[in-house]
Amino acid sequence: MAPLTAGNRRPVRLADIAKAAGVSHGTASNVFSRPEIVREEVRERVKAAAEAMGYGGPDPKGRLLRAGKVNAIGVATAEPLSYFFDDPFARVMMAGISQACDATGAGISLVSAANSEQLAWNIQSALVDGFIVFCIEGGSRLVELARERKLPFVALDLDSEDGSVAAIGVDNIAGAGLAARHLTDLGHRRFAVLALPFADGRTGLISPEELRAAAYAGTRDRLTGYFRELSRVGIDTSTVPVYETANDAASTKAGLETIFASGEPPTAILAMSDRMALATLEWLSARNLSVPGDVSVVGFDGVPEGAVSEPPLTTVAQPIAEMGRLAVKAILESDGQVRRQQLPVELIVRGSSAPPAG
Amino acid sequence: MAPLTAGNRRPVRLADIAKAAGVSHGTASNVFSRPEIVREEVRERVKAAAEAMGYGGPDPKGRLLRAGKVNAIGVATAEPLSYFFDDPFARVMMAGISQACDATGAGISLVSAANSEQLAWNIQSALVDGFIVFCIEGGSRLVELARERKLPFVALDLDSEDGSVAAIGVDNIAGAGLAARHLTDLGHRRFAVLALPFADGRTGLISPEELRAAAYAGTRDRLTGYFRELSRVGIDTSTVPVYETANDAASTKAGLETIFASGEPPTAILAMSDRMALATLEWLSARNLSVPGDVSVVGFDGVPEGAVSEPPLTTVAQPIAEMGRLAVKAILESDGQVRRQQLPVELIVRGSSAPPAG
DNA sequence: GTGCCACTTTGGATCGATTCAAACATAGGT
DNA sequence: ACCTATGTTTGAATCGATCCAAAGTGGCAC
Repeated sequence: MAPLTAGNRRPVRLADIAKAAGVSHGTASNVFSRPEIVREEVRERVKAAAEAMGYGGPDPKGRLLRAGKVNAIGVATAEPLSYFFDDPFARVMMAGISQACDATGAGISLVSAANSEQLAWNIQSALVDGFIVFCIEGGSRLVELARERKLPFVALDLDSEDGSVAAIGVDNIAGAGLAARHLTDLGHRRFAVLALPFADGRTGLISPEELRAAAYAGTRDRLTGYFRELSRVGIDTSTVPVYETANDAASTKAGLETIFASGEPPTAILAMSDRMALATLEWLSARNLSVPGDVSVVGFDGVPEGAVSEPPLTTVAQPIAEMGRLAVKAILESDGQVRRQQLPVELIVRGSSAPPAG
Repeated sequence: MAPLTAGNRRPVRLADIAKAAGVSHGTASNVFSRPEIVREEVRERVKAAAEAMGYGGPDPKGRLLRAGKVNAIGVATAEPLSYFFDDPFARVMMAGISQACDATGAGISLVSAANSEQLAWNIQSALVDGFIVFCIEGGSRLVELARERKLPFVALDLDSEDGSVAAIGVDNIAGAGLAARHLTDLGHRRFAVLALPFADGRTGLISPEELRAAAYAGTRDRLTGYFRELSRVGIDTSTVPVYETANDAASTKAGLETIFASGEPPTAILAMSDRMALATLEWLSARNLSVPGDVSVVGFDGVPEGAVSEPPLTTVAQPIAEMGRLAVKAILESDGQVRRQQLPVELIVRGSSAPPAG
């Protein structure tokens, strides 16, 4: 007498409705997916049965299997989920992605995880039609995981030169060159560089040989861009301190302590991200060093916060939202081709850069 | 001779691997889901076959149907998707949701849509274990849609008194009371109220009868809270202008134009959201009215932006992130019970409020 | 040689829908 | 009465996996 008690909560299936209404499951299905081809009387009868039995409409789980398409794209990172809502760069990127998804009616699934084992599982079991992979730290593993799903995917801001993965990025060498050139044109000759990670999990001053061994092509390219311009005006780049941070305020400030502790301080700081540049403004202000009076600072990224900082930040702007939009397009219109797109960057001169005092 | 050509891209299924490796599909399945129970030699053979045939692991679409659980929760709103990344309130809420999801390993699916037909479809077909519904504009329709899915769901900040839906909110009457009491205690007697929508799609000054007919309980409750405190000090609340906005900068500024155009301007403005309050600070500053010198402003919500505005905003803070965390908990631990939780609010006094000049 | 147990493997049933060719009905034309 | 055209309904096949009861395989003790 068990299965008839009130507590029996077996969910109602389409087949149950069909039986109750005395029609085949094929017809019942049509009532929901193509009501116009079902005779009105029957349609009403089926709908009534559904209503009476508390049927919530065809379960997408079932439909999905048949249809194949999820109609959602996954956005993956190795950071915690809150990264998507906290980080300025990510937010602008997500806004671009959102816009493209809205336009096509696709949903967004955020895929991420606290630990890396969970992450692997989450990527393997994500119900999506494709992945957009945010390559910050640990990008290569993420890319590997995404590739194994054999779904269309595109890497954003990929720090690798692996030509076999689709990627959307910017011309880092040219962008960094713009920043450095701007400062040398202003007359600066004493520089320091705040670098993004060259490889996973280390920070500190970097030596030339470590530099050449850099795992992350993006970081290396930006440095190359900087150094190329500095060399043009005769600066010995081996004397320019390059401090590798974890792209957060704490390690940036540690880097600044190091840089300003020794010898003649720089008159200009090249930061490979706006995040570091903004942390630098804070640190300098706390040390009563004026920007751009004592020190000029140039960032990289072009996040909205840079426009309202004190002073506003001179930076190399990436077309972040556009990159997001293109990524969605690449996934949805994927034809199996691997494409690598490189977008232009733009130097935005604001208040954080000026000729050196001396 | 069609199906044998090279272009034939029928995806590889687990069954294909099984056949290729000469084992049953049951065993092939075990190789991926419980490798430890399969003899090593067989396991390797199957894995090799998978590798050779380009099999990307068991398709979650298939697994899903059997398992029933998606391991993702849907967050729905009637706004465009970018709302999640732009709006300060939403972002803090999403940060709370993210945190709770990270802790349990659940994913987040953003459900939304440009037009309302698409929205209905998206909710009906979202692959999620439950919904968190953001009730801003059009909340009731959203709730209805979510309810029809017969999945656990909880409404956040619900503007309705429908006791049959689970909801997490704050004590709007008490919170608004705190704001008004703060200002009356400072000595203010001339007020204006910037209200959230009372019903869908209208803005403008509101009359007492419209007020009573308000569809949105949250808005009504906040106004009730304001008026109760104003009455306590003998203010005739029917003389207090109440301007209904769409909770954006444009309609807020329109409201301020109206309010300041007629008769004696208020010395204090009660805004039902920080968004309106911040827009008000901007508008007043553009009009060369000083805050809190000429006008005091008190917001509602407690978004981070309020702490760094000029001047910093006095406001009634909701435990936004905590609400998000609780919502996730409510979904994941759903036992079919409908629970309504009301969280406490807190008055945060900052620089935008002071005694009136006169 | 037989019995028992542990370890593997098998194959059918199941999850919840959609699809489509074929069967069926009804009405109109000749 | 027969045929055709049109409009509905049926039911088997399919989507891609997991689960599980039952069967198979060895090894070891008696």
